[in-house]
Amino acid sequence: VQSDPRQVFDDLVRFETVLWAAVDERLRTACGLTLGALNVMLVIDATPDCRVLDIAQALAITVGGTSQAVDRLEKAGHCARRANPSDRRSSILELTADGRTMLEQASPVFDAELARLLQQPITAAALARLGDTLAVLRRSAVSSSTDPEPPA
Amino acid sequence: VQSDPRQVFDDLVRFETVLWAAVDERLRTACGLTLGALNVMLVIDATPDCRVLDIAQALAITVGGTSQAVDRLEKAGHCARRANPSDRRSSILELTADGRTMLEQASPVFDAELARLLQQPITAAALARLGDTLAVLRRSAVSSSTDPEPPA
DNA sequence: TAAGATTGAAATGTCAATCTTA
DNA sequence: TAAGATTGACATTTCAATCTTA
Repeated sequence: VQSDPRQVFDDLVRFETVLWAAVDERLRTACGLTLGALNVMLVIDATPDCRVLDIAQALAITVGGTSQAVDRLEKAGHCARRANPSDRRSSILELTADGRTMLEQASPVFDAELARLLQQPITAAALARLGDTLAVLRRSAVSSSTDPEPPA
Repeated sequence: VQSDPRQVFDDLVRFETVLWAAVDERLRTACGLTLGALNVMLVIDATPDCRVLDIAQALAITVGGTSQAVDRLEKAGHCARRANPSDRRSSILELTADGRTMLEQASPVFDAELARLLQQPITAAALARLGDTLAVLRRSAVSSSTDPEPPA
């Protein structure tokens, strides 16, 4: 039984590092795509009228960093900025045909690595509990960083 | 119940990002210390005759990156490289008196943030299960990246 | 004024090449 | 030869300042 918070923090951070590196390596060699790039493309693909801000919130990174990531994706020809008719401060992001092709090629590679590193080592029930717990922790952490102080 | 591997991956990565950023912010303002620096110092403090390689393995980062992190720590006056009598290729790392003071000041801040973001939102039992599952996944991922192929 | 986005500088990590010692 | 470490070039992220539009 493992309940020392420092040890949980350590295993969480180190496993995330190893998991990210392994998936990234696989995507690079198989598709020439970075995991960071794939993450952005998945958000664009899943979000109607997607803006830079939507990606930043979905990935829990800064808006500035997201803008640069979109620059790189656009330079690689995987996505494009389109004029936003309802708000001229922002653009609507969409995948190019090339980007959709990349996404289709990368998806099975992504899923295979997740199966190998997440599903194979533990039971389906354990994975489901892990997902539930992480979802609760994530929502709690995000809301506590948004709300400076609880009502007295 | 949450068992889509992509969703688990997403919650794992995003929660790690938010957790790291929150703890880092707290450490910066309260102690003028980075979470990355604290992690290195904790390994040095916990490892007898600690070398650069030991830190790299403990933190799941590259040796080159670790060498640079130790450079920054040394420049800040928190640690020092001492000659290694048993192997002249490497140095023995140790915390300076200043580094030990920083560690003592940072420890309660670190623990308080972990209590707030890990212990408070879920039950002790759920946190223990989370730690167990992450430890299993971490060991599995590290060994699978070390061993290229299983015996036929 | 505030919201969305962009930009350049700084921090931190990876990678490949190199150096020293086992 | 290989192991441990260092270094410089490069990639990616954060932060602060700025710009444009609501």
